[in-house]
Amino acid sequence: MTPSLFSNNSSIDPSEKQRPPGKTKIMDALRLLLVDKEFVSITTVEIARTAGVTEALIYKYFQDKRDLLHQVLAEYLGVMIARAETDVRGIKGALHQLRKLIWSHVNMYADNRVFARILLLEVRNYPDYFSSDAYQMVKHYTNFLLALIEKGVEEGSIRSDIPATAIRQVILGAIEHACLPGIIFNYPIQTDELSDQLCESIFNGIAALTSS
Amino acid sequence: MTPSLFSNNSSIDPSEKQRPPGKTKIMDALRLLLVDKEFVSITTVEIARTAGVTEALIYKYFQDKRDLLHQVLAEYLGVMIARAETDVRGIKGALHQLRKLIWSHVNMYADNRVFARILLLEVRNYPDYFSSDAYQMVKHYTNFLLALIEKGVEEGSIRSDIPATAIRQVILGAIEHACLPGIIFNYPIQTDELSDQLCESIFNGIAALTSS
Amino acid sequence: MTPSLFSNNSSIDPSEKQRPPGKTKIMDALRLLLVDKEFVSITTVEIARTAGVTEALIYKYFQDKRDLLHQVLAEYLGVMIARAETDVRGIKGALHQLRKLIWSHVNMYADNRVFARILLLEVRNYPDYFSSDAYQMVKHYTNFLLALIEKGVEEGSIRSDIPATAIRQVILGAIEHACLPGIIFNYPIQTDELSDQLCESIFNGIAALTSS
Amino acid sequence: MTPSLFSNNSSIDPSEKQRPPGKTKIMDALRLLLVDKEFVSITTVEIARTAGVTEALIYKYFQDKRDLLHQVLAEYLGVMIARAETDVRGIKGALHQLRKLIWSHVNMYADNRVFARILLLEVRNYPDYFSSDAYQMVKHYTNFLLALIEKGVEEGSIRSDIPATAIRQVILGAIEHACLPGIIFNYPIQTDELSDQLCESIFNGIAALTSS
DNA sequence: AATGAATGAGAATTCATTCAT
DNA sequence: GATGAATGAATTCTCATTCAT
Repeated sequence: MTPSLFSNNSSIDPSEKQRPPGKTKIMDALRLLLVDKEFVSITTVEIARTAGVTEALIYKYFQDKRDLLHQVLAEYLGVMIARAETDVRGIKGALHQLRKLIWSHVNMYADNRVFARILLLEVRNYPDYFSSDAYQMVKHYTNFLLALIEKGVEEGSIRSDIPATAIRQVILGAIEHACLPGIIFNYPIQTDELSDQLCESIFNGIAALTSS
Repeated sequence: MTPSLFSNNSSIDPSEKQRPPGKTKIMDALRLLLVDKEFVSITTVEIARTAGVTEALIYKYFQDKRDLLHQVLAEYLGVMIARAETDVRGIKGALHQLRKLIWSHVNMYADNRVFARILLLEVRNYPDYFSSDAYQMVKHYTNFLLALIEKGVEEGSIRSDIPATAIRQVILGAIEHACLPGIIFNYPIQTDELSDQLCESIFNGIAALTSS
Repeated sequence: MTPSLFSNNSSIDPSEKQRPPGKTKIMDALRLLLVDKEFVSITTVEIARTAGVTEALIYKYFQDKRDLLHQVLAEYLGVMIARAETDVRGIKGALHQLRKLIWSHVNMYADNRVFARILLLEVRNYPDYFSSDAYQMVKHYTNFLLALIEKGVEEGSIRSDIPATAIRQVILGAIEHACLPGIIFNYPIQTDELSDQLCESIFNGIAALTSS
Repeated sequence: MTPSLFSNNSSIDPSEKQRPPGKTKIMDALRLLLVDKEFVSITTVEIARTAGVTEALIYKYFQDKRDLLHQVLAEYLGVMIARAETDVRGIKGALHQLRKLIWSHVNMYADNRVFARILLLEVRNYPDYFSSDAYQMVKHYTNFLLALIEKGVEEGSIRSDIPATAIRQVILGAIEHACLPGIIFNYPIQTDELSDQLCESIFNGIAALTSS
């Protein structure tokens, strides 16, 4: 984990610019605890104690324990989206951009285990996630990916006989499959290697014949 | 899930032959509940209610809630081991036996989601698993696999320049990787297809040159 | 309050015959505390401490704090209904029976302040009361009253030009008005006097001309 | 409720003349919230939010939450006293003045439910009310009433064989009895009718024979 | 073989209140 | 005159576990 990454305002929401110290401490504390434990077995006392604040403060800034989780996730997603959008700039050709995006995605998981764990394992079971801001940001991200695919289709570098949304599903599924074991069993993810393999198998499947 | 499979004494431990009905009911209840919920969010009241017994009875037969989980797991492992040992009989050649064993392993996961979930997701986090009977059975199974690999090495059908234990690691890791997503996100596992793919990639990696 | 009244099984529900001692203790404790305090300012710790049990036991026998209140109320209602039905027996003429019922009702409030307070002040604000068993019993009681009124109408001793339900409303309203101050400010209710006054004013309003 | 009535300085305490806007906002907010909720279930956050100020400001102007309630009550009492004193002016005969005072009292409750609720239901349970300014004002009011009764006794229009204080008790009790149900169950109070009925029963009881 | 009764420790959450600025 | 930040103590409720019978 690289907490410094988030301690200065890397959130994409400008309204969060000036965050009260207690709120930051609480979010940092949860992130720290998530390194070693599942969310459900982390208690509010623990979070408060780790943050050096009182339990009550958690409820000043967050509706409940899960809202805290969602806000931490949203912060990570802010970074992820910002990076993704930056990372594809200056690259020519949708397929090359896509390759970079996949790399960027895998890299994000590789560098931020806590983020990956929250997104892939912690939030999905509970329905209120799907009405959270975090979920909106996920949709924002996947829309960005979809746009890239559609560009590829227009360019002729991506097959047009498969719906763009299906292609997106394949890409996201493959990334998840590939990263999950490392995330669950906590062993290192070789970003370069893994994303290469992924692209190899994905592209040979989806690339238009001319580009294969 | 095939409850009938386990409702009469399929455990490998012969001392468990004549199981009191209450114990069976409790184990069945936990299995049933694990279809829809994580272990941590299943309560003892729920287990007792589902089993149609009192909570106290759980503590008659099991040291604690996790011990119950371990005994349920052990029961599944008993079946798995028995099958594995039967399945490789009458097959000639270590590599062909290995192929069958991989198929058998995947098939076990495919048919018994609850078992797979317990083994791959529920027990590993908690240290007392590693001193349970269930863990001993897992070791029994992996030893069986190791013996098969060593036989292959002796036969000359498996490379001798990689330690047999490393090969075992590769095999077990690959099976897990392949099955985990289906187990977590609860979609069907195509045993035949999946085990074919697995063998393809594993064998082309580990098989000796003469057999490739 | 006459706790002895309820400590042996005076509940009308025969299924409650053999009540576990802890449950009885808890209900008695709440009744005791309600003598001096409002329900909202009585804590579960207090109830448990007064009952000489642990807080957890409350939740073994009651869904939540309000369910406990409803069950205490239901017990009182059981007594009230039983008494009411007994009290009107052997009396000739619906109007005389009605007079006795009003007396019985006022008497119940006079003797059981806690009951009166629960019924008139504590439960009505919270919507889940209306789906409780206690509320069903209240309806049972008011139906009994309605039947009496209807009998009076048939007999010709009660006016037929006012709907029986409206008459019932008048009666119940008048009783409440008359008793509330005594209940709120905790001064004695003179059952005989008060019920006489009530009947006087009510009957001169509703009695048919022939009987006035 | 007529908030405009109180938003400018209607308090009788001249030292409060120039009230800071925040204080007014807080008192108005509590009054507004009391329309729908009991005092105990109104939180300071709610008050602050409704007032558009911070919670801390409440503690700038009021010792605690109950002190705020007492000050709101005092404000109402100021109006009540001022009106009462005005209302009896220009009326001849203590009994006629008394009749007007009763009307004025009932009218105050009828028009200001929140006031009535605070006075009759919210403050009395808690002992520190009796050392508050508000309580002093209540005593001021009841002294005024007492003086009127004594004047009636001197005039010969009110019986002299019952202590004036007992008569006062009867009057205040009767008013309360009559208004409470409407206040609790929130239905309209017909000032004219109700105060007529009250006077009728009270006067026929207490008036000297010559005046009956 | 099984149960009814009860518990202790801890969970999330709430709320009035304080204080430095 | 007002606020932002933070707190401490309590509150309802949960859950695995025990034990006498």
